Amino acid sequence: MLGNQNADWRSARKATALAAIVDMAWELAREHGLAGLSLRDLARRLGMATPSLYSYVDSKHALYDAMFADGWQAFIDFEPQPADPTLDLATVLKVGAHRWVRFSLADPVRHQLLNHRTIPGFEPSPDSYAVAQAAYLQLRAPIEAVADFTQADMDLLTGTVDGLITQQLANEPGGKRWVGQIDDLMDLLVHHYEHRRATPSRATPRKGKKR
Amino acid sequence: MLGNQNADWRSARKATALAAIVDMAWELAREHGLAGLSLRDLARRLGMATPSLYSYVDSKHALYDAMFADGWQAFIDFEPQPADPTLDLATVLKVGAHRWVRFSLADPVRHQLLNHRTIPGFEPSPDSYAVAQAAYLQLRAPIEAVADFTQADMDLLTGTVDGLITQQLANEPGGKRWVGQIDDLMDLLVHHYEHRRATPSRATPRKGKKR
DNA sequence: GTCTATATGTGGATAGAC
DNA sequence: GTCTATCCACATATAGAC
Repeated sequence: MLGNQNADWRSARKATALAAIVDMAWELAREHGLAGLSLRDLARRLGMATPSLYSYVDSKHALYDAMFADGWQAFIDFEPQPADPTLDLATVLKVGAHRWVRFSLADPVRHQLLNHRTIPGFEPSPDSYAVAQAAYLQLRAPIEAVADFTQADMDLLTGTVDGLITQQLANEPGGKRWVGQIDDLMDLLVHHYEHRRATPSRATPRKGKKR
Repeated sequence: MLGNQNADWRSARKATALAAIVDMAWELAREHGLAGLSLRDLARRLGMATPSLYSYVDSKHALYDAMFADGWQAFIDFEPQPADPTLDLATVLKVGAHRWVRFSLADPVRHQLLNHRTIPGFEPSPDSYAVAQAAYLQLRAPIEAVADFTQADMDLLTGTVDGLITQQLANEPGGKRWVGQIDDLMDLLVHHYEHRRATPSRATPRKGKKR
């Protein structure tokens, strides 16, 4: 009654069935929200019975985990930015940040799953987290080719850029009120970086503010 | 069997029943996540029957709405920062940002509801949104007392600060790897602001970058 | 207002036949 | 692998007694 018994739903896009499941899961998440994803809906859209999903995914959380890995892999494949030691830092940061912005705005739900802890019990598995780590290293590589960025520099970069993206998505989904300031922010971070380099190591990094 | 028929659960904290409901809802949200909140659980913990909740709240979304207003009101009441025209901008920004950080880290779930769009269908009502607006104006007032901050300045401030907070909560809940850079970030924003003021209006704000 | 009782629709998940 | 059947929990809502 529902679906052809020897259905070819696995040819939906890729070779493996799991990939088709994950693709459809993204589609539904975009429609109903990440938390609004339903395994019943998912199975129905794939033309299969709900329990059949459990042959491929152990639980709903496991599905989120597969989506997590898939999303970070998509970032790795998205407009790769080659490391070029001849570029200046500002250019490298701006190119990287704009790539990150385009990727995030293209799929807010994906951005939510990859960057925030929004699903109550969900924590990525070591395997999936490794993909996220690989994406992070790929993002970092072109920067390290032109500057001695510390971990703190990277954290300030990722935190502030993601903050602008998040505010943009939450408050003005279609616009550029926040992400339009990315270039200014990158110039600020470059200034911060170069200012620190110009000031030779002063033991404790005092700021001389206490009046 | 469940609860005393003439229960005094409304004396749980405040005078009104709705306030007690909202308080308990926060408690449960902290335990099971924001999306994991259940009206059954909520009623059970309050010692009342589930349908009785509907005397106070029209739906689950209406409960989220009440929590949204309650959360922003809590921010308004949290360590209010008086406007003082004699302070310098850097100090004002740092005090305000640290206040914002303390408030957010104290309750990650609250931070999630107030700042991100994480509940699929939820949108704050006009009344609740007005409370959020009041909180925003309160946050902005001490800054305007000492500087001519534009909307773009405010957006850059709120976006980047919230970004550091969000990354902190998502990746290292107990630590300060990201929020520890708040002071540096505030100094950067002050530099940005003063640099622009020092550079007289040059019609179109060109950056002279195109080589 | 609050309760019990009840109903429907949805959701994750499992057992067991084929 | 895939199905039917089933279970339990939850959201939502209504009826009617107290």
